[in-house]
Amino acid sequence: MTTPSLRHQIADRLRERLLSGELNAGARLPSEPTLARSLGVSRSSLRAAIALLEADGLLRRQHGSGTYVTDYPQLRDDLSRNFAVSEMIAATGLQPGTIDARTSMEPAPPEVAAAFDVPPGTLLSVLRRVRTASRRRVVDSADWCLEEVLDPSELSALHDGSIYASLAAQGLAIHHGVAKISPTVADSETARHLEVPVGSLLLTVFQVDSTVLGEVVLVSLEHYLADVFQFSVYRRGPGQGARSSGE
Amino acid sequence: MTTPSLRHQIADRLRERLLSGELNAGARLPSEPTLARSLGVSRSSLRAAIALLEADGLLRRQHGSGTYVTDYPQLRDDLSRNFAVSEMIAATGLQPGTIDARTSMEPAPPEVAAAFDVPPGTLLSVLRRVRTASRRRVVDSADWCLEEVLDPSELSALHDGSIYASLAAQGLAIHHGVAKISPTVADSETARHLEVPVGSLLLTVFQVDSTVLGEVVLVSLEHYLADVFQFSVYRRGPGQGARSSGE
DNA sequence: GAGTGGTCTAGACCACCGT
DNA sequence: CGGTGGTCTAGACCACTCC
Repeated sequence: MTTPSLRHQIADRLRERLLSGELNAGARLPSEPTLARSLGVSRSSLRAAIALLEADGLLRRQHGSGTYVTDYPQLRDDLSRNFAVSEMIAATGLQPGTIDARTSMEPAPPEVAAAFDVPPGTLLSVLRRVRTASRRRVVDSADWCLEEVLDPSELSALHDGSIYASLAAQGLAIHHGVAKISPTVADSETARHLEVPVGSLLLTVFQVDSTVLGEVVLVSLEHYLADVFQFSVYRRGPGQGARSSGE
Repeated sequence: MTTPSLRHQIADRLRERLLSGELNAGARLPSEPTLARSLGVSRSSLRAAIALLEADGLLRRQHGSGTYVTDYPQLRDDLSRNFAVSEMIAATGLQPGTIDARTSMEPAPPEVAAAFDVPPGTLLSVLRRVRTASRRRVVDSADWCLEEVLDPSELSALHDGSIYASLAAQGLAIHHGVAKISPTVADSETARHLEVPVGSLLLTVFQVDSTVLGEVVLVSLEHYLADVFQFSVYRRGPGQGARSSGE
């Protein structure tokens, strides 16, 4: 176990103090030089830690005035942060589950083949599942990956778990994904899987997941029941924007 | 005009070199000490600049190996970056326009009142518009704000423009917004505005925009025609995530 | 003007990747 | 092993806010 960097240790200490209520919402933190001295670290390291907490939305810095404890709750249903379907379900406060899991080798549909940059019709491993929230069927999903990455028998070994952990174990950790979102209505197959009428409102997410090197590892298509889920996105204001955190 | 910080100047110089093709996709940048020396800046400042470009998705750092030029195109339809409806329309390659703009004072619907933290029914300034993409009606929208911020006559002065610029001019620059996304079908009113059949598929975005202090300034409800728009979201991988950029 | 966060520097050492 | 990016420090000065 490698020891986390100092900034993360500091951030964790501060986070505890924030969440424990020692520092109430709206309260102003001690000044950076003061805090740094009292924690026995350099001001730079403290600032790096504060940057982490600010990125998490726990703190807000105001030039010339101070650093304040934010009083806004975290988004529990933030699309850009919650990756796994089970996390999305858990975020609604319900119990995630899986049923009707089936794996197979199937020819790749055009969009999936395009994402992997292989010829259409190439045989890929597929995992089809219905996800449940407190036993109600709420998400119909399919996951594709290359056979040499996960073959169907490996896929079936993790019906109930997340694919991500299994990929990470192979050194293929998912670094990011791009999700395309569109409103749809249930076709007969999805309607049957979810046990809802044909034409029911769905939110469909087509997602392409890649490693840090940009290699496409996993493609998924998820149909969410519209009346169960709430999706939020945090949008940064006009002007320049950043996607990931720096130092 | 205040001079931008050194990191931004460096970032701009590097960005030019990246976009001009002087450094091809996949190319490795000179090492940090080398680059810093050749630019005549400290390594820290250079790293801060690189962090900005990495956040923009132009560069990718790989510990122990080097810093590389990314070869992935920017998302043009990124929900977390494109704020204004007209930007979303422009991102599809079409010509944005506005018709049927009307302003009024109206009692706040419950969700809007909740966002502003005022009693339901409070009179608010409202701007209702239909947005067009190359003359086709594609978005039906409503924007609410407090009367003391923008009254109806001020609102009507900017039918064709963005509200954001006007708010910024009052010192109420929008810092961030939280959008809730849901699939819907057109009711009779929206169907009439967009000249589509009742029941047409829509993607509805309910957004609350705030200043850096967290004051709610603008609330909007936008109905996008599902078959015209493609929305993408960049999702960071499992593990820790950050929302905004630090140093 | 006093105090706050924001930027920049110079130098050191560490963790990781490749050969 | 050498070279890369990652972390940390100490100190200086700047820009902004508030009294």
